[in-house]
Amino acid sequence: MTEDARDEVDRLVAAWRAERPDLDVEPLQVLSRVSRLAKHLDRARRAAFAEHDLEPWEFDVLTALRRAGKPYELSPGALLRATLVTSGTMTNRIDRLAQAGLVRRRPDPEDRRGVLVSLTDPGLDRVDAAFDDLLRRERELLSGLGGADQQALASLLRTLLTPFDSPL
Amino acid sequence: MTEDARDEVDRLVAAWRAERPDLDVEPLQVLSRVSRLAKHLDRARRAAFAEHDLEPWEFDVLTALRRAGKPYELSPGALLRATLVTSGTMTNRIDRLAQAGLVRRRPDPEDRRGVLVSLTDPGLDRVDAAFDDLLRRERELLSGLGGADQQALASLLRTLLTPFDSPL
DNA sequence: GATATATATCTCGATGTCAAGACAGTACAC
DNA sequence: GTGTACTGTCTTGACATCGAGATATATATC
Repeated sequence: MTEDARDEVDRLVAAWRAERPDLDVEPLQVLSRVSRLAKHLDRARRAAFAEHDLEPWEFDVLTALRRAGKPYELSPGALLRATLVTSGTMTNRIDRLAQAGLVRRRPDPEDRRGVLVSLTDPGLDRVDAAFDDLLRRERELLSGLGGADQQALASLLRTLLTPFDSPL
Repeated sequence: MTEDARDEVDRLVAAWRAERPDLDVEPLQVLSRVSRLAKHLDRARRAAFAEHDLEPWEFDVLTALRRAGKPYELSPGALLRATLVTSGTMTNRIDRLAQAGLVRRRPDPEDRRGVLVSLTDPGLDRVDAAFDDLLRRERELLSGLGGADQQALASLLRTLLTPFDSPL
């Protein structure tokens, strides 16, 4: 009976054990924490980007272009695969980013169905500054763990993620 | 140089190192994986609930009531704290759940501003069945890790979450 | 006991997302 | 080269969420 309740999930699990003693709720110890942490992380991201007048969705698209390297150009299809959103969403995002002057659209010279989206100079500056800020905050978030623990955590999470990433 | 790229995040980190060698992007090893895993988990949840004709948001509210124990009744305020949504969202959710016959609303006899929301019998049955299914799928998701690894992972995640849960 | 502040819930408008489908262009087989 | 299936992008309509504000009630202060 290790029911110290050191975080919300400990309380959650204790409540389930009291109400449904027939069930094995151990999986929640990991997965509920993953969900909750992701929610808190979203808020931290939002706060970091707000300093640079960027929405999280804007940052997601701009970083995908930034990581691509010069000339910072990808197709909408590549962008939606990188960001895991649907095509309708991506069209909408590119429209608004173009209107904000952060990206540019041009026809793909090799495929007349296609379009290429590239970062403008202001887009590049904004995304670099926001990424700096994000990393600073993420480091803060992780400050409770030593380097070895962080590596252990990363490794365990990778094991869970691998089945999703490889068999595609 | 451990750049094996065993999952998407390894590739992501490698791309950043190539483009921004000046930055320490280690935090992404943990936090990008948390975000991505949460996204996959959302899909698994959606699939589990669909079998029982429930949306994820419906499940969230119903389980909060279920965990409260008999008489499975909470105020909208307690529900929104349990589910981390805003009050406008919770009003909307309760409206729809009540219309579906899964919960009931009644005035709080002790506070005339207040309302109490309780599970109906069909609501109780549905949430119990869906929770069973969810746990089955979560166990599957975690099957790549042994019991000791799961505990280690849970413990590391708890360390990261504690600052969010306690000082509120 | 009057006033100010806080709490509980709901209303409403704006927004970002998804899913399905439309449309143009490409690739491959025969 | 013609037909068929596939790919890439955009359009549209429905929907859940948020955030700000409205209303009613409760609590604290003086």
